Formats: sequence, C-alpha cells, structure tokens
Amino acid sequence: MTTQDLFDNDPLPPRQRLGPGSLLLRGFALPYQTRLLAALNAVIDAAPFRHMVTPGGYGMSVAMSNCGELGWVTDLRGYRYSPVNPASEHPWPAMPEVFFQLATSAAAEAGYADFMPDACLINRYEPGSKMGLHQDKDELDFTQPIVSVSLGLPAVFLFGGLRRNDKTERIPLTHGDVVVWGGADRLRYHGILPLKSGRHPLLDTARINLTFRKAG
DNA sequence: AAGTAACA
DNA sequence: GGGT
Repeated sequence: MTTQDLFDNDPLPPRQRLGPGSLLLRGFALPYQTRLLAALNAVIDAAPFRHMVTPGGYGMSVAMSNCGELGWVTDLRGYRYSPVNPASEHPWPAMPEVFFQLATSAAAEAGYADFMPDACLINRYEPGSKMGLHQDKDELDFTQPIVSVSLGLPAVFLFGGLRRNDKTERIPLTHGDVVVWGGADRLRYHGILPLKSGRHPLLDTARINLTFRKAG
C-alpha cells in the first residue's frame, strides 16, 4: 500500500475548471467513442501516423497525423499549418462529422459556442512518448479555443502558465476526457509526461490525442 | 525546439 | 526534477 494508492480510488469530478477560460470534462467523449474510433481508423488509413522532425533535427517521440482543411506539421524548416500532407502531397482527409460534433459540443460546454475547427492534429503516444512544454501559437486567431480529446492509455497532462517557467499543474487524463482551453488560458504552456506502459481494451498499448483548432 | 544533452 |  503506497500513498498514491490512497488517491487512486478518489472519484474524479465530472467537470473541473482549470482556469478562467479552461474546463476539463471527464468522460465527455465516451458517448462518441465507437464512432470516433471507426472514423479515426479511416483517417489513419488515408494519412498514416509518422514521426515528424523538429527544426533542431530530432524526431518526435509522438507519431502524428491530421485531418481537416489544415494540418500541423514540423520539419527542419519549422512549424506551420499545411493544407497537404507532406508525406503524400495529398490534402489531409476531411474531418469526420463525429470529430466535429464532439469538438464543437465540448467547446460549447466551456463557453465557446461558435468554435468552428478547421484542423485536427492526431497524436499517438506509445510507452515513453512525451510532449515537452509548449504553446499552441501557430494558429491565426487566438480568440478560438483548443479542444483536446484523450483516448486509450492514461497520461499526465502538464498545464502551465503563460510563461515557460510558471509552475505546472499535473492533471491525470484518461480515456474519454476532454480539455478545453481558451480566452485568458489560450496561450498557456502545456505538455505530456512520458507515457507509462499499459493495456487499454480499445487502443491496446497506445494513447491517442485529438487536438482541435481553428488554425486558419 | 512541440527537440536533446549537460549540469546543478 | 528545474532551468538553461
């Protein structure tokens, strides 16, 4: 019996305010999960995951794909949104309706009633995969929020402040959780701690994160 | 640098 | 584990 075990059984509240413009919706994606995963498989068939390279020349531990009008990409030249998949030169797959419905519903719950995402970044974490602290700042309109959907293995979300050195909050995210951040929180630093090994009934050894943005 | 490495 |  460790101290952590004492906390593991505490019920997590269904809604948690993380800041003036941020809301954590526990299990919000669960009613969508079957359709979500079917649509995800179709998107990944058309635009397979790959490990992109940062401007410094290192590969990312997270494998990525995109759907929607625009996709977030990185290579030696930098970060940007692109209407085409650089691996194929084809447009990204269209954003499935169920993706759009989930994202707009979650945004509305958090007070962003007119959110119209045109980009969905799909991140696949395997054990050890992580995402360093960063801001989402390649979008054109920071009045539009970010909607982040967690599927599969649990992970620890780091939610920092507007400056890189601000103290970070550690938030455990499990299958079906949705985080929305915007307004005064839109440019808060965030990241993911290295994923722990495990097995999920639907996604086996992986965590999938869908991040919706109004990029263009 | 959405990255790693070295160091305190 | 922080910050650089």
